[in-house]
Amino acid sequence: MRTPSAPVEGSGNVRSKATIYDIAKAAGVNPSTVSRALNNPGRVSAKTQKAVRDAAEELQFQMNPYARALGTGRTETLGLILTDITNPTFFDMIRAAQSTAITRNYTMMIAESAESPATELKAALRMQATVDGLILASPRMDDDNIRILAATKPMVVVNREVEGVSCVVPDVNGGIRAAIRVLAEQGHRKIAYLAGPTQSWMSDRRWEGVQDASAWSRLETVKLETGKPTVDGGRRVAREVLSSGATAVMAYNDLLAIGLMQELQAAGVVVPDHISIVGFDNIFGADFTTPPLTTVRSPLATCGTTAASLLLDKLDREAEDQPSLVHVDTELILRGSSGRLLAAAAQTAH
Amino acid sequence: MRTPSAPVEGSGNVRSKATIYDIAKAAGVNPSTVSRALNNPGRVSAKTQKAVRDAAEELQFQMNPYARALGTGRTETLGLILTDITNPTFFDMIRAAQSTAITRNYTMMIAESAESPATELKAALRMQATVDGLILASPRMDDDNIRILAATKPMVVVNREVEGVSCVVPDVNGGIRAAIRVLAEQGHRKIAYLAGPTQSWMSDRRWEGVQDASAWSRLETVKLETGKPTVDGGRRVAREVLSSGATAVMAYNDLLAIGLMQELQAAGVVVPDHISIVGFDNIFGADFTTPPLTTVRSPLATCGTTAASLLLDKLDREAEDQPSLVHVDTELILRGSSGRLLAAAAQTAH
DNA sequence: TTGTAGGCGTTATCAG
DNA sequence: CTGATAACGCCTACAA
Repeated sequence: MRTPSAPVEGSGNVRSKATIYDIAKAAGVNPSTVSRALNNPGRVSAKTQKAVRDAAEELQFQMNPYARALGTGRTETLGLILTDITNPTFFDMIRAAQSTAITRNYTMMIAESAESPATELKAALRMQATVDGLILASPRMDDDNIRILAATKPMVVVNREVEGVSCVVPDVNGGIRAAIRVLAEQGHRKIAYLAGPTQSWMSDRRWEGVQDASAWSRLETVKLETGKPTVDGGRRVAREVLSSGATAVMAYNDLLAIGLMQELQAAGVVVPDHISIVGFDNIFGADFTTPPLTTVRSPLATCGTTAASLLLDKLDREAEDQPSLVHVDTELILRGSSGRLLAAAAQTAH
Repeated sequence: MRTPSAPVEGSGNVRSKATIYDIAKAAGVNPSTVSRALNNPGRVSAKTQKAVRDAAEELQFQMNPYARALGTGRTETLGLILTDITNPTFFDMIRAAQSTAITRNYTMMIAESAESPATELKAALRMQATVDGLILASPRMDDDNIRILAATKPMVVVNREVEGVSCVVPDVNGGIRAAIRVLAEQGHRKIAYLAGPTQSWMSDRRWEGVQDASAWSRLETVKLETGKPTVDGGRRVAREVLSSGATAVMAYNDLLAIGLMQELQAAGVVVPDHISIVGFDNIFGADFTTPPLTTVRSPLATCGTTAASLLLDKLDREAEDQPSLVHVDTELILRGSSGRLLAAAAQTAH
C-alpha cells in the first residue's frame, strides 16, 4: 500500500526522515493513532502512548511541518517584516519578539523591505503564505494595504497606528516634551528636526511632537530632509544643519544623530557647546560616542514582546477579536550631546 | 469531485486562498496545466500561458509553499543559526546572507542558540525539517553533531573549521600578527587575551594566534577567562586585567573590549596610555568610543555572502559536491585605543 | 500540448 | 480507545 521507498542500507543508518507510518509499524498501531499520541497526549491509552513515544524516539522522528501545515493551515511560525535588518533600532525588538515567540513554541521568520513600500508588500504577501501571523515593524506601505493584509491573517503593527489593525506604538510626546523643555531651559531658541524616510509614519509623529512642544516653549522649528536614516545620512545633512541657524537638533533616530555629530566634530564644531544633538531610540552604542548621545528612548524591546504576545494571543483565540492599540511610554535620556548653549561658541559656529 | 468549499460571498471578495484549481477553472484548463504554466514557462502553449497567468493575477494567486514542499521537499528557504541575535558581530553577516538569499529568490529563517550547544542542536534539527539548507554561524555544538547535520541537508559553517563540511573561516593570523607587531613596537611586553565562550572554536584560534605572534615577538601572554562575550562581560574582567600585569589586551571580540575600556576608564585608567586595548570584528559602533577602538576586522559581511552563495550553489547542483573551505583575510584597524605605553603611567596603573 | 491519476506526511472525521 | 479513509494543494509521470 505504501512504499517506504527508503534505499535501506543494512547498517543502523537512522538518517533522515521517519514518518508516522514508520512509527506506526514499529509500535504496531495505526498511523492515525500515532498522530493522536503525539499531539493529544491523553486521548490514547497509556501503554500505546509509551509505545509510540519510544518508537518515535528510537527513529529520531521529526515531524514534517509542511505536511501538517497542509492540513491544518498552521505552521507555528511568525513573520517579522522590517525596513532594514541592520538598523540597530530594531535589534532589541527582534530579539524580544524572537524570544517570546520561542517561549510559546513558535519560530520566527524575518524579512526586510529596504525601505521600499513595494518590496515590503511583496515580502508580506509572500510571508503570509508561510506564517500564522505577521508583525509589521515601521511599515512603509499605505494603510489600505496594511488593512488588506490584516484581513487575511492575524497581524500586529509596530511603530505606527493604523485604524482597524492591532498596533503597538510608542507615545513619543512624553520624551519629546521633556527634551524640548530641557533645551529651552538651556537657552536654545531654534530647533532643527532631521526627518526620517518620507514614508515613515513615525517620523511625522516625531516632527509633530517637536513642533507642538516647541510651540509650547515658544521655540522656532525647522524641518530638514535627509536621505536614508543612517549614520551616513546624518553626515550628509551636517552642512544644512549649520546653515539653518538652529542651535539644537532633534534627529529622527540615533543613527542620524551620530552621523551628524561625527561630521560636525570633524568640522570643528563642538558638541554640545555650539550645537546640541538629541537622537531617538537609544540604540546600542548610543552611549559609546563622545559626548554620549542624549536621546529619547523608545522601549522597542517592550514593543517586540508586546507585539509578539498580542499576535500569539490572537492565534490562540482564533476568534475575530477587536484590534487593540497599545501605547508604550518614551523617556528622555539625558547625556552629554545636549547642553547649555555657549553664546561665544555659537557665534564662532557661524 | 472537488469541493471548492469557499463560503462564496456575492461580492468581489477576493480574500484569501485561490488554488491552482480555481485558476484552472477560471482559465478553462486542467490544474496540472496551471502548474506547468506557472513553473515551466515554455512547456505550454502561448495562449494557455497567458490565460493562466491572467487568471492567477486576477485571483491574486499565492502558491502554497507547504503543498509544494510536501511533494518536492524544497521550500526555497534557508536557515541561519547563530549564538546570539543581538550580538552586533553578526549583523553584517545576517544582512549579507539575507540579501544574497533574496537575490536568488530564497527566504531566510533565523534562530539563535543562546550560546548553548544543546539549544543549538535542537534549533538546527527543527530547522532542518523546514529549510532547504542551513548556515551555522560560530556553532557551539561538537564536530560530530555538525557532520551529522551536514549529512542530512546541505550546510555551510561560518567561523569554524569542521572536517568534511563546507566552511567559511576568517584567517585570524594576518590581523593578529599585525596587531602584536605594533604592540611590541610600542613597548608592550605582556599581552592579556580575554577569552570568549568556552565552546568557541574561534576563541581558541584567536588565542593560539596571539600566542604564536607573541612568541615571535618575544612577548609574554596570559589568558583571562570571561563570562558572556558582551559589554558587561568585559566590564567584569577589568579588575583581573589590572592585576594581571599586562599592559595590552586583546579581547575575543569588540563587545568585551568596549566593556573593559569603559570599566577601566571609570576607574581612572587611561587608554591607551596605561593600557592598550584591541578588539576583534570591527562591529558597528566600534569607532564611536573614545578613544575609538583598535580592532582586528573580520569581514563578516563577506562571510555571509560567501556562505549563502556556497549553500545556494550546493542546492542548485543538487549533487554530492566536495566540501569547500574558504578562507577570508583579516586586517588590523589601528585606532586610538592602542598606543605607546607611557612608563610613568604604567606605574600609576599598579 | 494537455488531461488523468497518484502520492507527499499529517490531521480530521467517522465508524467500530 | 483505535482503525480506516478522505482531504490539504501541488507536482509529475504517464497517457491521450
